[in-house]
Amino acid sequence: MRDFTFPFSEPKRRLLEAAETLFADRGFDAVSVRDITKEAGANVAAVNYHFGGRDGLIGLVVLRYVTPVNEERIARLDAAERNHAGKVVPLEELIGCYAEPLVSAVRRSELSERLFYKLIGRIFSLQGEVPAEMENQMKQVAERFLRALGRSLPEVAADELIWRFHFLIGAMLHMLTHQEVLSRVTNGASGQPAMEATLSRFVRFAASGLREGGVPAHNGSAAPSPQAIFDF
Amino acid sequence: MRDFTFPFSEPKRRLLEAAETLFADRGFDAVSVRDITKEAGANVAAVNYHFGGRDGLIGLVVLRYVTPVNEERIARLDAAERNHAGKVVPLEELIGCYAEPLVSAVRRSELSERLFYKLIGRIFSLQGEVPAEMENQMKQVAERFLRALGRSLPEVAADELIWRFHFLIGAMLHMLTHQEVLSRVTNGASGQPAMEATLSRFVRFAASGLREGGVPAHNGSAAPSPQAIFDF
DNA sequence: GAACGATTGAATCGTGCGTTTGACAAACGT
DNA sequence: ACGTTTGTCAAACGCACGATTCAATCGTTC
Repeated sequence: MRDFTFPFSEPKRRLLEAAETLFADRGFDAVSVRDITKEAGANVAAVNYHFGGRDGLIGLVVLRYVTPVNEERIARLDAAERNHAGKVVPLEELIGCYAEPLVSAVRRSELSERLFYKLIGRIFSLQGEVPAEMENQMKQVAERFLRALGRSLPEVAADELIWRFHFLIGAMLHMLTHQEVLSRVTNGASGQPAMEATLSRFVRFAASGLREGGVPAHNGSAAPSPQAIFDF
Repeated sequence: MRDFTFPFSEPKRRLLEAAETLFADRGFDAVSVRDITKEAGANVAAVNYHFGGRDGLIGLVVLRYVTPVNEERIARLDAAERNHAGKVVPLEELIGCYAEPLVSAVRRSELSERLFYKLIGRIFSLQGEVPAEMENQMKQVAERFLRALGRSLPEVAADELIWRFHFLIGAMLHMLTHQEVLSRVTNGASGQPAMEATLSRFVRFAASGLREGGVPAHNGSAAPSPQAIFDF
């Protein structure tokens, strides 16, 4: 794992933290350098001095979050394949290897849970120009997981699997970025271990979708059924 | 169905078309009034004169696309429930009622297929301030479909169903906005009726995800063999 | 304590934005 | 024929942006 702790000076740290907070709940495009420096109590020139400009700051934020997630994805996939030496890895476990690092990374961050998930979602939703290193990472990780998924789902054609994996990613990102929309609906005033429960729901949903037509699924325990009021 | 044909003058029409084209492949935030008027060969003031400003133009574009889709969704759901009078509507059909209007609307548009899907995806991904009428529409449609889904999946708890529907929406929007990413992967040089095929893949994926655990599929393969492995 | 690189701060630059203005001309109603 | 409406246009407005400049300040090291 690469080291992404802070070799940064205190003002630089505050700039980065302010930037991440603002990026998280407004989106990259909607946050100006002036917003960031004001929030951090720094001068307008500080971002250019410390990060070489707005783009440099964004690139740093992106890599700081993307890299550990992708590395943990690979590490967990390696471990899973080692544990099931030779035999295929259960589908739910593969999906967990892909999705869980997104939420386990929250502990490395100083952002609140809510903001962290939004930021992660925004970062992984980026399509327009983004550091080339991120593109490479995403591509490699996707290939690794597609191969593993293919081994666990030998009856699914390769191109069909690509599409289903695509759907999985869409559902996952939507879950992250729009989590708050539903969190008040589903748990209302209840406890906040929302993400673990949501992730578990997602894994079951995605596994079932991935193995469409084929057989096996596990049968989870029933959930409570509160009143439903929608808000999309 | 409301009438969204053109009561517009020719220059106004060209502005709207230019705006839709540019919004589609750059996103709403990344397109300026000047971009639009330049593309349409009009004066900078034209947008303000004809649409009351940039926001008015965006609002018009949004409603012009959202409203017919939502109306067709409801109409198709009504028809489906009428056809299966009393009995539950098959899950795949419900999902079709929700997703197909997105792609059938392409025929009403003058945009290319590729741009149309991107625009539709961008519109339905909007979360920040958007015409209140769109919010109401989305909410009503979601409620209708959630009720119908609940009837077709009585064994799924209400809040669980909300989440699964949420995942479905994420997968669907991702399919629309990132279609081109995969189109070259999957069909390469083959034929281009890609969207129908993709939509069919999506419906099967989503149906399988929605009924996770249960097995009432009408493609009717074997029974579930519960195996609880994963544990977060 | 002088010298020096590393930071900071206030002011400013050039650019692009959405919008407004006012002049002007064609089209229309009477 | 004339006044009004409708549409177009070049120009300009005020504003916010990212970036840069350059002097002032700080912390360290001789």
